[in-house]
Amino acid sequence: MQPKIKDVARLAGVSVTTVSRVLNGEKYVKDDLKHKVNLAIEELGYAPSHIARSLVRNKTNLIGVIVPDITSSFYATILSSIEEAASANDYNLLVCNISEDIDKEYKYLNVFQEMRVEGIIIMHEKINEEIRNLIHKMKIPVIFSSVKPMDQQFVSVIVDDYKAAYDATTYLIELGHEEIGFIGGDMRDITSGQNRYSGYRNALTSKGIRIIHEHIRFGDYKVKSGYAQMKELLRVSQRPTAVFAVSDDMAVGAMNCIRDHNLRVPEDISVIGFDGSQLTELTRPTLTSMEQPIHEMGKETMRLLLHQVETGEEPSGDLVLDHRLVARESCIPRKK
Amino acid sequence: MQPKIKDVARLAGVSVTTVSRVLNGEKYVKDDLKHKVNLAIEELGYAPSHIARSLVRNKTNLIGVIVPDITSSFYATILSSIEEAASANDYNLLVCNISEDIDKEYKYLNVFQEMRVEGIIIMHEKINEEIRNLIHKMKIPVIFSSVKPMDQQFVSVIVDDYKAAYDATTYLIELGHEEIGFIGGDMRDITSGQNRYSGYRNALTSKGIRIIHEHIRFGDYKVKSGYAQMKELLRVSQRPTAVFAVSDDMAVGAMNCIRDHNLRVPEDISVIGFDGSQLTELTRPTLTSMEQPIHEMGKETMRLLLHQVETGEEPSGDLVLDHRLVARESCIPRKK
DNA sequence: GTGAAAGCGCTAACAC
DNA sequence: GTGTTAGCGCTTTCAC
Repeated sequence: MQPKIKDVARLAGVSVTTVSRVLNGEKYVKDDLKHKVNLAIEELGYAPSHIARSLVRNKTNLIGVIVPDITSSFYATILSSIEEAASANDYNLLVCNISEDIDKEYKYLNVFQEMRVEGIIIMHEKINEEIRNLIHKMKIPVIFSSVKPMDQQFVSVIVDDYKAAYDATTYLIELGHEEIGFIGGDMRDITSGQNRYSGYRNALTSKGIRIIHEHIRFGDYKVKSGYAQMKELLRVSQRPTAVFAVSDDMAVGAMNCIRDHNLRVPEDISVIGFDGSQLTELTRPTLTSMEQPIHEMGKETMRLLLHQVETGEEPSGDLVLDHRLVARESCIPRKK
Repeated sequence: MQPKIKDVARLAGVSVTTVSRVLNGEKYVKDDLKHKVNLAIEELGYAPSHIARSLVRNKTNLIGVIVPDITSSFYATILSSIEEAASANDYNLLVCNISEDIDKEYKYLNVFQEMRVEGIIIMHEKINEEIRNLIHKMKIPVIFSSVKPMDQQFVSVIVDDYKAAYDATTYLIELGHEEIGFIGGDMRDITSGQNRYSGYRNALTSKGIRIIHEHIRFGDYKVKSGYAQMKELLRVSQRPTAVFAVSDDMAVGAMNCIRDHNLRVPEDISVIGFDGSQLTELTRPTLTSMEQPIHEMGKETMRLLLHQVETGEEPSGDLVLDHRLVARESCIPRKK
């Protein structure tokens, strides 16, 4: 059993109030008493109970985070910068990795409420009716990071996914490509699904390029589905000379598929990804990608959330960060 | 402000005791009262305070986890299986990503103690004197996952790193290689530093192969250092025909370096990694690796920890899991 | 079956 | 400057 404040008080020969005062760095405690108390704390190895403190202060310093897949480099990186910002502000993170399991998310949101977390960060946008209602009912500040769900009331920290996809596609067009394959995300996702798809389409049509239905495929953002969808694209009679995948993971899958079919990236097919994750530098050729400011995204998410937690003011709207195309080796001009 | 048990009691027209009984699924509550209570709970959106419960039950259902680098695929994967096991047993995870910052670890261990976490999982072995003393003083069950620190009192879930490295090296020898480069870890680390190094050396000497000093390099397990160390190995007059890197990340760095110097893997140099992380399947050529049972490792760590938490029995010793060589494309027999 | 009240470990009035 | 005490939201004897 851990020592309590009472034990410290007894050993130091003072009241619990005095101990509490020392603990909380208040003045109005004589130096010699303060010294005695610290000695007692040291001797007992006492650490004040955060539980008891939370109860009386009505403050837990806990933030709940829901990650769709922690083994993905993109989410892991956001999470690490969220953790960094939390720690710097003396908040602690309760982490839930839902791995596509909606029930688990529901369960965890309940846990968050029971734990009285002061804020919640969610990194996916597959929010169903039930979850949406629960979130609203909980009345705990929530910020979405890297995604924007349907509900307009939710605040997000994102890039302009439409524009970013538009720019990525335009880059390929400017390299001379016209048959541009697209490996999209889940069309139930607004940001990563729909918006990126629209960006791709509009970039093509605005340059007067005809959209080829067979060049459009959809995956689940993971390496394997990038591979599988690329396989389909290679089957099309009019093979694309470039491919835009809406996640770096899928882009890597696509590159591997191309290579496994004895074609070369970028000589035969250029590939551009999306996210700017660590993977971009690991592959050979290195992967050209539409970079999201991942680190900043995590940091800003936490900043917005903590501001709301501590002031009660809701953010006035989404925070849209700048995307940036980072050209590497996987895209070259179309061969004449 | 969240509703309290008192509010529920008032609305349902019963005592708080009755509400508590319904909450905890006790019998001895008439059905109609139970119904009334549930209605009130629903109406108020009441969720019992985990804080208050923890205080009275003296049980937090919290596990603290210290990860050296959450953006590494290896740790992220262990973490995700730890999270899975925790969630299945109704425990929640407080996650700390220390990223080489020992002060942060010290701070977090204190937080864990204040939070009254019931158990701690640590995934690195750079435990200094101060941290070691703190851990012992805290009297909270601790299990090390994937590493074994100096202190014999600590319990670990690991593979036999010496044997695994021995086997990896032997595999290369059996493929006909004799000039085998080694990219090791931090020699202050027992398991991933020293043991793997010894395994490498002893495999060579037991086959009567002379150890070439210039073929031995040490990195920090990350991709970049694999790249940097490989660069040095390529400078050596007697260039190795195969390389064993003690992490998949470093192996990938080495492969990239080899390729960037216009040599081929595996035709010019074979590469074997260590960990069996997701990266092994992403690279081209795919990476032969000494696989640790990552998922099982996380699961077993949690099992051991929860057993200790719930019974008070300390594990009788380390749990050593089986390693397994997974041959992929990055290693071939030495050219004659 | 149900309720009153003590107490979990701490903080913060309030008194001295 | 220091101590006494009520109370944070819940569970759990112990009465009824």
